[in-house]
Amino acid sequence: MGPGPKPPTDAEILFGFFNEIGIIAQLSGNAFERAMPEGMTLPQFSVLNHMVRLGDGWSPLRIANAMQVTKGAMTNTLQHLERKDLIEVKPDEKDGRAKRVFITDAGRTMRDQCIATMIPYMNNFAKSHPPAELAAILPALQEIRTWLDKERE
Amino acid sequence: MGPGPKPPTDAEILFGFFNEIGIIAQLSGNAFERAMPEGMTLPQFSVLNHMVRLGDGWSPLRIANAMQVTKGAMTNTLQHLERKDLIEVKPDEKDGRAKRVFITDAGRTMRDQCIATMIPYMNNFAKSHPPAELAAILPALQEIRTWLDKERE
DNA sequence: ACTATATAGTTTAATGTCAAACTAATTTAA
DNA sequence: TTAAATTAGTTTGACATTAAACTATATAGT
Repeated sequence: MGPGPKPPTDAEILFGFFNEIGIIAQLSGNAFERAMPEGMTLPQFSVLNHMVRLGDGWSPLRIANAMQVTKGAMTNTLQHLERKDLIEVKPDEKDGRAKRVFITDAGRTMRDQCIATMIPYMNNFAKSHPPAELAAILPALQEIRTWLDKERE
Repeated sequence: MGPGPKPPTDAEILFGFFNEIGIIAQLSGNAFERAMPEGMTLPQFSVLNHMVRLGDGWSPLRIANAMQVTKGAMTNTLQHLERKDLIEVKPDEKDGRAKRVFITDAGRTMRDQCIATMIPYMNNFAKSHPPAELAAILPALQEIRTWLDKERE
């Protein structure tokens, strides 16, 4: 037997890794959006979900930082949510530059609905990918995300 | 000591996992694009890289499938590359509906340049994240990607 | 041969992202 | 106190993505 194919270089492994991550993000995000109520997107859901889990009244900038997107991107997402009356944006009493974002009852309902439609999808996925398996690689992913965030300056 | 915080549900683990993936994809893609030559994007680089590694002359649809994006998205990316003379798109002799995509010399040069600018970034990353560590979780990611792709119908 | 269906590619209309320019308000410093 | 620097948010201009409608060509079935 001759020599096998040459092993991938470190750079190839790295690029392959991030490429795989990118494709999974795209496919999974798309799958979630197809499952969710008409017109809802993942960024919009994420903002609603964030407010339910960690409380509302945050400024747009603080939400943007929490989600690791630019403030311009957050302006866009919040405008969509506000047009649908899923959130309310009020001026900050203490700081004339800032605003505060609140979730409405309709927003809470929509968030619950999104989760409800995701559950079957997740259960289906979990049948072949037990959560414990994901939990095992989650710390490594979190470490990488933290590194990338820190490196972003 | 009282009971600690309640453990995350399976659904929370799953959602946290895909959320982490999404953020890493965004941050890493952005980091690569900032490192690359002005105007080059990750999708554009990916197409060039694909042609260098696996050969050119493919149809747009076949490239789209390989990259797991829609044909409409591929039309867009190819148009950008063609405008910059990094690829050439010719009609397929055998099939009047189809086209064939070829990389130009300028395209090859650009691809090499992109890789060159990425190397320092990757080396920096590899200092704290040895490729062996990534290689260890890569199979799990590939399995997930395959599942998502299959599930997409 | 004709018709119906399938395939390849483009276009359109939403949505999302970033970077950079811009406005308005607050802080800091001189 | 006034001028300079910072901060919060919006806007703009590229680029990307999807789904769905559309055109043109090819293939299958009758």
